[in-house]
Amino acid sequence: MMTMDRREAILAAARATAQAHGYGGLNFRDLAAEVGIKSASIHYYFPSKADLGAAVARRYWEDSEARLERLWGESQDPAACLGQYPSLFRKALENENRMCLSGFMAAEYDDLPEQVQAEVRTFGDIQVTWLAKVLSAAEPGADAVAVKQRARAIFAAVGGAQVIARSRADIAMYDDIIAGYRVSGLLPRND
Amino acid sequence: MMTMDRREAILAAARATAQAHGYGGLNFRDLAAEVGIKSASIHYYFPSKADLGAAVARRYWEDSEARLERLWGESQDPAACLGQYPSLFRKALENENRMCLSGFMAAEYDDLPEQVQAEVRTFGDIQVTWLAKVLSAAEPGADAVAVKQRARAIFAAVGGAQVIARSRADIAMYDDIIAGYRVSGLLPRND
DNA sequence: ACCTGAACACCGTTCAAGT
DNA sequence: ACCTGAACACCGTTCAAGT
Repeated sequence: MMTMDRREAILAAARATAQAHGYGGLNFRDLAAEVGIKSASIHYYFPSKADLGAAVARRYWEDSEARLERLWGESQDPAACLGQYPSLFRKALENENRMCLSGFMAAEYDDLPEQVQAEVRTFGDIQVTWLAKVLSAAEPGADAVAVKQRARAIFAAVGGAQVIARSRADIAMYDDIIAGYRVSGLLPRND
Repeated sequence: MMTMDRREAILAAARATAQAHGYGGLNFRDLAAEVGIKSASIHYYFPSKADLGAAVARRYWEDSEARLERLWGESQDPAACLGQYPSLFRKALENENRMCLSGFMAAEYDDLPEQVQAEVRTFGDIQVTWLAKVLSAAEPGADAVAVKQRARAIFAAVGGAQVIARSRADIAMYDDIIAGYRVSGLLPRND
């Protein structure tokens, strides 16, 4: 384990918890115990739960964006990128049946502080923008509106597959649903 | 408003709350206030929160099943049924940006009492079974495994569209994503 | 700069008591 | 049969105060 300052340790622990229990499931006492301080001390780093939630969600989309850009940068191959895309969401399930932080927070949306909501929206924007870029590269002449619609459809569908599979704690079901998207044509087939 | 006995009133209020705030967002005090009794009185009808949650989730899938069977019974027309299916999930969004109870509870899954988890699974089973029945009617010779895969894919994708649209409080986005499913072939086109 | 004790508000549950 | 006040144990959050 690499060295982490306390703020980073809190962020990492909070993220793991939020991916399993949502924003509502985040609590300072358990978090503090994990990090080895008292719950009140967390407020030194994050004044309120809203600040912590926003910081966690922001770091989450920053990491996701970096992963997506690395994936694109490695190959510049649209088919390979679209083929790999569902595996990014699969990783959360592999990690003790966790889910996409923003997927969970999208459900909790109405109960989130405004700052956290903004980060959740940014996560979605990044996913859709990246998918649209890749889809455009695959079909250079395609209509921009149609591409964005397709990008949103893929993002929503992959997120939905994750939630359903999570509720069965069944990664095979996730793979099956993704395979269904390929068969139906929502995702390109990878032969 | 039709007459409702108290138990039904509690169930209805709990359902509306759970569709907006999840199982975690349910609490006896607010619920009691809505119904016009004290929180302790709810325990007369539902011994524990787990019992209430399970009763709400069960009633939810019972109602959903009845709606699906009515839809199928009216036309026996697979294309019409598949065309209408997304509108059932749209209704929750129309109702003050609520979402499918089971979609929310699928996210909360790890924090649910076992009895509630069982009802959430039943909801999913009913959706997939109904979709498989309709898809089979549309393509009488189709392979049962492929049909079930397709049914799961549709269920997951429509649920995902609902969560994404909810996080933007934007029904037009829901319609757009569903349209994207039709264009890509996941859902049949309705011309 | 970093941490904490203590108070506060809230929640699910119980139970004896009311009508 | 149905309802309630009051109490209990517990938990997340806050903030003034410590070093």
